[in-house]
Amino acid sequence: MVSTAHCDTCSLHPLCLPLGLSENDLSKLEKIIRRGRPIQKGEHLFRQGEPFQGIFAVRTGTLKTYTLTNDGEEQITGFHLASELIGLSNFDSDIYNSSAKALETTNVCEIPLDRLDELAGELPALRRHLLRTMGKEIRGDQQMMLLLSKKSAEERIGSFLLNLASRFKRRGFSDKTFRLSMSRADMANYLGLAVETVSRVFTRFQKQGLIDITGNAKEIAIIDQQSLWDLAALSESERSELNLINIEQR
Amino acid sequence: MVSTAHCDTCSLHPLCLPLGLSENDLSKLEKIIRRGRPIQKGEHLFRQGEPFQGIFAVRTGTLKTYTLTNDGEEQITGFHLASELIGLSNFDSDIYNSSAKALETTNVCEIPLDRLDELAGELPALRRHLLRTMGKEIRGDQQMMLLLSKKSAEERIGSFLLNLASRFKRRGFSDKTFRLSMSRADMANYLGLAVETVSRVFTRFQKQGLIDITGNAKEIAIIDQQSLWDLAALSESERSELNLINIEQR
DNA sequence: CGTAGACTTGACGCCTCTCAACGTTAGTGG
DNA sequence: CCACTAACGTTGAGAGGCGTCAAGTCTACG
Repeated sequence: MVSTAHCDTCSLHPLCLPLGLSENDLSKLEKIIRRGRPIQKGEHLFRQGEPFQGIFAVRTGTLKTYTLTNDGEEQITGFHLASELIGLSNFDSDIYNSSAKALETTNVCEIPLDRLDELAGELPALRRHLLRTMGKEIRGDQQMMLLLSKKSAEERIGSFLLNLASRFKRRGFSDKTFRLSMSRADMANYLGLAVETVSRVFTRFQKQGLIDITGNAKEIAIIDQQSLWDLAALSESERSELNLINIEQR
Repeated sequence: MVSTAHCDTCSLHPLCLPLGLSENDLSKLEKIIRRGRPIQKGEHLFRQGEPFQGIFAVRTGTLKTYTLTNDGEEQITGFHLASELIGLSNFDSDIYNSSAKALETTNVCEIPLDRLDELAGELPALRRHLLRTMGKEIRGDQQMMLLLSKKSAEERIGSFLLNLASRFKRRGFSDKTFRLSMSRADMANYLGLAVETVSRVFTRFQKQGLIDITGNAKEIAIIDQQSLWDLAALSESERSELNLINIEQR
């Protein structure tokens, strides 16, 4: 049920944790990595409050991570595709402070915490990669803060779709056609919108010929990527053209 | 102009980077830390795009960090008090991807990147502390995402004030009376609100007897901390009491 | 084939933004 | 020491985007 990994033959090698490691270092890393059984859709990889034992790398599938607010509501903190690391935000605690749930059948590699710590001392490349990855996550979260605090519903959803597209592209998939493994409710939660708003913006985008959504509302095709880019990045300034004075004052 | 540090006599010792280091380890850390001249209000510690040479610990004063959006607008990513580390989100890059500006006269300790990397290999405690600190930052950002995506203006400002209060308390200052070193515009920017909204909420809080603001609008006194807590954490559920059905569906 | 959950669509109202004007503070130079 | 001014902060009026509520449609699964 649990087997050691073979990073050298894994197709995610160039994106994942082993990035930048020598062959010798890599074999050390492989020894501590464990692969468990697949996680089914809806199953938890870990739950908020459980002891923090290790971080995970997604091999196939998609997960969402989320925390619970004081009111018991769910706040989604991220969607995680193949090769992405989960659990990095837990280093300051001995329990998981978020939950991770599979959005479809998913395989992960587990990297036990204690072994990782030792290895980080031995391998400078691994250590730097860890810090880099966490730095990237902080920057991503800050981009998200920007999105949530300054962008309109259309800009948020446009950015979200383009972000997904570019992540799929990096993984060798099409950035024009892909499957949205999360529900509308999950998107809305993540983007700080109401489900109804997400739905409305999707249909608006479709009417404008920016995207195309097939039958089950899961498959999406990006038709006019350029317009989406313009909309996601620049409609703030478009709006600003109407009140230049106000902008210049800031 | 540049002198080495003396962490052992620094009052921030128990909060800052040296946390958990032995005396021997500490002296190694001290050797690489540099103190420069004070930074005046409005001056930059570093600017977005400059080469990433090191991280900083705040000794006295306050800084804000911010990034520039596509439109050239400023997005504030955080306010930093004494003992807090700045620059951690840059590990994946060779340039600073944000700017840091002093909100008042400020002193910092600089930790050069290359030396820090070496030392992180030698000292497991330092290594773990770094990871922990970054983990904490990620969690903080995720709390911020929650605030921005789900909370009302009153909740945001209430949370913000309580957050500041608790950080002051940890540093041995009063959590009842303190100085807001940032402008209303900075607060508004950080919290994703308009300046006018911030101003209005402040006066509303004052009328309700929650806070008191003296003359220059910088000094604030927390009068009714409990009510602020209730408001910041629970007004979501207060509002929910009016439409219970909807909550239960989620 | 039927039901539950996911998604869509429409009507309505409120919170917050925008715009505009005014008051206040701090820093400058006469 | 005071007048002047620019930056900062406050207050009010109006408008619009998005959330809420409600009802209907579609899809998946037993």
